[in-house]
Amino acid sequence: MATADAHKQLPAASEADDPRVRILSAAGQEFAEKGYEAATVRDICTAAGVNGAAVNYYFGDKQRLYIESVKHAHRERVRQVPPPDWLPGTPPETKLRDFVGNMIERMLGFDQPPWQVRLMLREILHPTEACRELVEDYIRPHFTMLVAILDELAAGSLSAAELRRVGLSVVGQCFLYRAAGDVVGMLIPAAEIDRLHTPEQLADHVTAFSLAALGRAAPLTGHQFRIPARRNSPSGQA
Amino acid sequence: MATADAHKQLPAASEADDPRVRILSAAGQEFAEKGYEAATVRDICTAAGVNGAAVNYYFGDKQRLYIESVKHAHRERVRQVPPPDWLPGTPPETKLRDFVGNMIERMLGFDQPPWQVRLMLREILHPTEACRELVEDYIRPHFTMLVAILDELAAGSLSAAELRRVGLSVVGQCFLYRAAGDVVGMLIPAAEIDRLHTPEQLADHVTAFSLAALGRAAPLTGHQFRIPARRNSPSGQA
DNA sequence: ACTTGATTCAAACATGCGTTTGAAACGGTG
DNA sequence: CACCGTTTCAAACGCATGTTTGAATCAAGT
Repeated sequence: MATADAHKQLPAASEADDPRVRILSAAGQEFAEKGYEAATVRDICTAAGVNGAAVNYYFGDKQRLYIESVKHAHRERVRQVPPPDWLPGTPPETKLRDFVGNMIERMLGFDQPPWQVRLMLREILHPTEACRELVEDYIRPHFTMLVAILDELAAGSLSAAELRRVGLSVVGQCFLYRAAGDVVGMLIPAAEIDRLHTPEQLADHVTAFSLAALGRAAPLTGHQFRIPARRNSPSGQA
Repeated sequence: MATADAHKQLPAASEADDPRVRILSAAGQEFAEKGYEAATVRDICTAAGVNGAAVNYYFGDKQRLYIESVKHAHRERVRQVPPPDWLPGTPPETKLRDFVGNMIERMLGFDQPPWQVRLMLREILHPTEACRELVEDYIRPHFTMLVAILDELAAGSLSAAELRRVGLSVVGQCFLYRAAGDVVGMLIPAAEIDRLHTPEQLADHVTAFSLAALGRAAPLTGHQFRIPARRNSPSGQA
């Protein structure tokens, strides 16, 4: 039996009530919220409004359903939030601000359902088979774009390795809010979160912090760093 | 039956071969590696060398065992890696470098078994009942210490809220390597990881980046930022 | 030696899981 | 309508899990 492989390539009927995508969507939400083991095929099927045997009919088993649902969420996400694009001549400072804003909006954006990002986050933290594909198709292009912006900002004064390291510093600042958002919420007073931790405020802060570190904006303190005297004054030797 | 509650407070026999702590240790490793659902009571018990009924005898059920194992790992970690302590008069730049180094060492340190941190990481990413306690006892003290150092560095020019935000920027840079280490390993060439992503190199980078952003060290590029002209000439006049 | 309570053990239990099955319903095509 | 491949369905299977049980073993106390 099992005449189940005919669908794989079909563009799908009306694309909306296709049981395949209904299952994929429901599976993504369940996996994102509960994790792979805790999410049950039964719950996914009832949420999708299909019979319990449908997932085996369409996907073979739970594991393949999981992988497909990760890819599905990832495709949807790319479609929903395209990376920014700039006119030639745009100053790199603007590009960095846009890029960071776009990344934070994609990570924390409240307007779109968060389960897709949560699902991808699970892959990032505890990689499975679907992870490498996710990195190559989704993460690496963004990261290369960021490194290019930083290269513009550094004007050739940083090596490729250093640029990547700086890139990770930028990403890390944003990533913390997504991955450890609950803990951040415990550390920071609630009123302060509402006021200062909106996507825009966060993007401004991360951009300002990073630009200052690169010497392309004023330091956050306002006080400029003074190059210490060569082994003379008591203030600076590390 | 169930005379199981007498132990809770006892300082435990020889502290080493006490079945309670053997179970706690084995449970911590299993939970850290496989997650709550995927880890089985049977595996934990065989790993601990006790009978399968022991966990119910000592802890009641799986969930309470999990909570206790998180607390246990957290206590052990605090005992193993004490936060740094400085003589009065230590410059805040040194303090920041020590703090960051300590944090990275605690997160990535290869000398000590990593499963305790992995377990705490799971709590941070997907908080359960044990999380609040973890934050209050373990994370908040460290964060307050960091904010105090940053306050010294800023010399009063940043508000408490801004200091916290900067603190999150510092933590985020380190956190990325722990939480998304596998993805970082896919983005960065392996040779570069060996050379530049050691705990020391990372601590140096994060410290330099953050100090520069605060104006307490030279920008990474070497080029100092020039305060832009007030809507006048295209190249700055201070 | 006997008792008592705490601990260990092998075996079983109940449940929920992923998966399979075989038949029923559907939708075109001759 | 009869045919046939595709899809849906209710029910069941086999299995691994968390948990319970009741007897066996141990360690003192008297």
